[in-house]
Amino acid sequence: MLLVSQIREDFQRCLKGLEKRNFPNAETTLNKVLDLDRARKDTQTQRDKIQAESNSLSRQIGGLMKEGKREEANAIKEKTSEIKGQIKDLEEDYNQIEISLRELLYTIPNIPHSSVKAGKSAEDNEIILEKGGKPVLGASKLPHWELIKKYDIIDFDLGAKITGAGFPVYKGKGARLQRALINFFLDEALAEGYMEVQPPILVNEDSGYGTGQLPDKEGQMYHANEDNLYLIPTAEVPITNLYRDMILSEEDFPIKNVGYTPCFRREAGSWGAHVRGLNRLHQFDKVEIVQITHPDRSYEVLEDMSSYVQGILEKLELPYRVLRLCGGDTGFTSALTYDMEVYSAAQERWLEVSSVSNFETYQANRLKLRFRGEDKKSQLAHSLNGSALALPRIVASILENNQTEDGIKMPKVLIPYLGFDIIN
RNA sequence: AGAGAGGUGGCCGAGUGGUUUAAGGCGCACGCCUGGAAAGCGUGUUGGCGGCAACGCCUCGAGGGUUCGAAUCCCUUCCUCUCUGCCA
Repeated sequence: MLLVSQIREDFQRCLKGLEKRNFPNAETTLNKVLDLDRARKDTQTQRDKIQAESNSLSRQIGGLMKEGKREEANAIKEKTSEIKGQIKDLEEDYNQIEISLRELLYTIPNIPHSSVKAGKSAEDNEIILEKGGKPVLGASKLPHWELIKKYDIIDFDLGAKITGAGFPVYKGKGARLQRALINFFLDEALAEGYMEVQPPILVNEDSGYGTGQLPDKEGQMYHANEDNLYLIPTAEVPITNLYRDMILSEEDFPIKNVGYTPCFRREAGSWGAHVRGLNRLHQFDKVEIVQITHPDRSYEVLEDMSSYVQGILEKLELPYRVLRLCGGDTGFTSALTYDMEVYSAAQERWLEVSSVSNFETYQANRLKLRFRGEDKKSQLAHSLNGSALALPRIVASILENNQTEDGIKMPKVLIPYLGFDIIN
């Protein structure tokens, strides 16, 4: 969430930023934050004053009791009982104000970076780069949902039987392709200096709040009721939360983690056209990169992460483009997001395969993720993450783009991982 | 899952209702001393919030409660260890 100090000291920038996102009633909302914060301070000042008085009286009673001056002590006791009610009232006021303030802040998204253009939807995103030629396929080209049946490598019906729609079963060379991609992505990240982690794929409520999935996207996560745990929608959640409630030292930077996990998304209400086959699933595999950085370096790091992801796409020989998301399409918690899309030649569509974002202090504030700099003072770090990469749409485009009459040719870079070079 | 024991600052560790306003030690930082170092001595050392400041409030796993006053008593909850059970 945003810092109140950000809103107070940089009101105009916050306001303009929210307007870029088409956030309704931005000015009223920001002013309400400032009002609540002022009320919070006033109430605290009053509460502290009375609390101090009460503490002092209690200490006096302690002293008198020790000296055996029971009557004097009892006289003071009466005074303190009066104050007690006042403290309780002020305490309740304070808590109420704090809750209202926090709940209000939860509803306000991150302020977009200055390079982010105003816009309402995906149509307003800027294409900043396009690379690789689109393959030309013959008239017999098939979309991936046909190809997977033809070669019997991914089975949606079986998945539906044992679990439900959107939970495919990968079989034979399909399963091996998954495993190869995961290993390839992890090895690439290791070579880039990321440390591999294997986090739990269920997380508690605190972690959900830490990275901002809660309360914003409650309905999008599967919830294990009995134990109040959430299935992760992305490895961003457990990996970033590793650093929750921490004060790092500056030498710890840069923190670079990579992890492979399955991801689970309920995708409530988002089914329809364009989501056939692998385009949208309830369970999918993803390798995620996360960095925690010094605020001065986070945008440099964002560019590094973006070009790193582009490098993988080039190695896989997939045509791709990079978008800078507009205000309206940028995720709630992000200040700047690049989306990478690969071209899927049979569907003749661009498919999003990665999203690389800088959250600045938005997550760090909730996470209480700080570091101590040269001046020994603690300040919030910046957090970033990106998919590197999400598997299903990569698989879709590999299958579609590389189909030939003899079968589906595998990208060269994967052959050592696969142990075969064609699916036929 | 059952029984028992625990959770105190960067770390170890004392602490069963009132100078604990968290002892003592280790570590770390700074200063004195020294030719330099070690030792010794001194000072400082959780985090958050409020206040121009002096200073104040909160913080002993977390959340409630009892009390004029809680690290200490009560309730709830999370976690760790030991034993038993179950199990890849």
